[in-house]
Amino acid sequence: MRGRNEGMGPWWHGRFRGCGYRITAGRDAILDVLTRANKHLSAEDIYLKVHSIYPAIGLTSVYRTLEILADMGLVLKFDFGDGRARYELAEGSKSSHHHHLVCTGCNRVIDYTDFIDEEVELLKRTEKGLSDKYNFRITNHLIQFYGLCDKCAKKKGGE
Amino acid sequence: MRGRNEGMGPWWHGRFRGCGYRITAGRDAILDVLTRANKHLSAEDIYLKVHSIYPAIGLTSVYRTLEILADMGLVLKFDFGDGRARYELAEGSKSSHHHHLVCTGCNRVIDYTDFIDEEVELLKRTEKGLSDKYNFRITNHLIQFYGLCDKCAKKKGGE
DNA sequence: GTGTCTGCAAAGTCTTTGCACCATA
DNA sequence: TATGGTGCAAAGACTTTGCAGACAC
Repeated sequence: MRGRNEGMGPWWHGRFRGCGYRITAGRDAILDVLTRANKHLSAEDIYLKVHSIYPAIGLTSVYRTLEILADMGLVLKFDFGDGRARYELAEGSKSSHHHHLVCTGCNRVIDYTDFIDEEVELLKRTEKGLSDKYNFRITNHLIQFYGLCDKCAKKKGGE
Repeated sequence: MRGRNEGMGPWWHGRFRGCGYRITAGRDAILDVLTRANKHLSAEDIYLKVHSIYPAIGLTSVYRTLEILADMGLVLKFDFGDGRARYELAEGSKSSHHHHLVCTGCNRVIDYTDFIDEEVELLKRTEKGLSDKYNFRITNHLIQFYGLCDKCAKKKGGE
């Protein structure tokens, strides 16, 4: 749906301008990397990838842009427990709705889409209920499962 | 169920010894604080509370004990997006199964138990499915909703 | 031309680590 | 008494902030 209208520039230009932000080469490059990557990247991952196509970028700008994107809801920020945040484009461009399965042994993360329909259905109901009850304007949700992947389970645990 | 057998010492002594850990005054105090508090506390919160009943405690020990407890599964570690981790006793003592509703404006966190039964039922099925498909030994899950509380919604957003 | 954005360096925060001493078992 | 635990201070890691120059609009 998005990203097909190259005649009018990348899809995010409109959103950016609409929020009063300027379009810069660095921001373009960051969005470009995020759009191509269908994985959750750390700020440094993004910095390195962007740096290879736009060497003038600084890590600071990556953080600043990611903060804007997260505020706008274009990017989701995740914590997988290893002390650095991960970012991925909110669904729409390439990614589809998914959740994460995190190995607490090696920090490997698996995106899964199984049961998503049921989850989404329940989440919608829950969101509605919580919104009403607590007067929250819910914008987002997070579901993650934690456990040991097969390799780590063999390493660590007997039983 | 737990915490009633004062004749044999606090409920966690057994678990601790069983894992080869020693019982110390500091650890007792930390567990004590965690047991009383039915809220998610930061390491520093815990440190301060423990310090008032056991002044010899150091922040380092709080972190070290919390890591042990999280590894043992006695304590859950949360990230609400404000850069510091929160800890709460896993269900059993005082707390019941609940999830969190986080205001991205003021970082207020509401524990909710609504829809928990349905959620748990779905989560169980999902866990089973994911375990089988990805060969994960799932030990835990996390559900959080993000949004703006009524105050922050008024402040920030029109619409 | 004006207000925003930028990179660099420095600062900030939370958390972890090194080490000698102490306490539990 | 032997091993694991502790506090303190220092180090470490990620992220944010200050500032002068550059750029978008």
